[in-house]
Amino acid sequence: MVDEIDFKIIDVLKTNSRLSYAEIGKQISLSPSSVRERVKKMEDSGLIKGYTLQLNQSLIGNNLEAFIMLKIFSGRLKAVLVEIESYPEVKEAFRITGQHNLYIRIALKDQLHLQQFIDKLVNFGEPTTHLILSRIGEGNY
Amino acid sequence: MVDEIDFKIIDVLKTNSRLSYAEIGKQISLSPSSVRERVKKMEDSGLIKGYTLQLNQSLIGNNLEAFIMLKIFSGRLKAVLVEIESYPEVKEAFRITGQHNLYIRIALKDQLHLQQFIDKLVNFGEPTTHLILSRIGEGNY
DNA sequence: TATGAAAAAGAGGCATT
DNA sequence: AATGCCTCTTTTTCATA
Repeated sequence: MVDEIDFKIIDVLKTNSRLSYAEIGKQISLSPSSVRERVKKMEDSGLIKGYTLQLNQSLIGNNLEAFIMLKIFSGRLKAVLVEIESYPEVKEAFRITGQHNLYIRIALKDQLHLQQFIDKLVNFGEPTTHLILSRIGEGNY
Repeated sequence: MVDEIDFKIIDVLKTNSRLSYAEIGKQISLSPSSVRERVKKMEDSGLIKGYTLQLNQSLIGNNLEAFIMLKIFSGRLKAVLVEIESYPEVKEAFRITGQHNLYIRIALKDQLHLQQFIDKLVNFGEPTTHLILSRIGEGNY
């Protein structure tokens, strides 16, 4: 259903999802029409969920990145799930297995902002915080 | 340096980074030329680091998502940083503060694949694994 | 900065192989 | 599936407000 050509297209879109079909085709030696057809198919099948952008958070004043793992208090799961969706600081969140139930990655202005964020979370569970020192590689979405 | 109009453009690109300047302009009532000018400026300044795509991992046979926190053995940091970049399973990796030094998010075929992946990591440190049960929201990149 | 105009490039639809 | 062709839209550049 998905062949190597599709993966080549994905690899190109991974590096820059705004490229034209013509440009993608140039890089993998395929006509723009064919590239388009394959991309549309991957979109329709749901393989490609969407296209997004990567921001440099520090250039908009968010100098602190961190993730928090939350051991949620009994009965507070639904409440915290709703709450988390409304926080603009949250960049990514998962339910997870293990001692903690929730992983939340955040971008924050400074340590005070982090403190305030944690203060909000302690109503829902017991947080363990890890600061992000640096990113490694670019990822393989 | 970055005003509300820029953030409006970012918000639109966040939902779909492949939209044309014309379409973005329509959504925020700005001419295509102006949208383009602002986007280029944000690209040049480094605020917009790039454009990427989101894949449905389960549709390409990766039914298991997890993250591993690694407590790296003394003197093995550099080796593991290089190693990790070469693993196609790795979707995201950070150096972090706390008991563990490294956070690695991965997409895997199945439990056997996870086991094999952990077997590779134990050469470099002590791993703690958390399976991802589900994602919450879409994130605010 | 924002806009409008004009040329060049690309998208989208369709018929052919 | 892939390609070429056609029409329409979008991008890109540039002059102007």
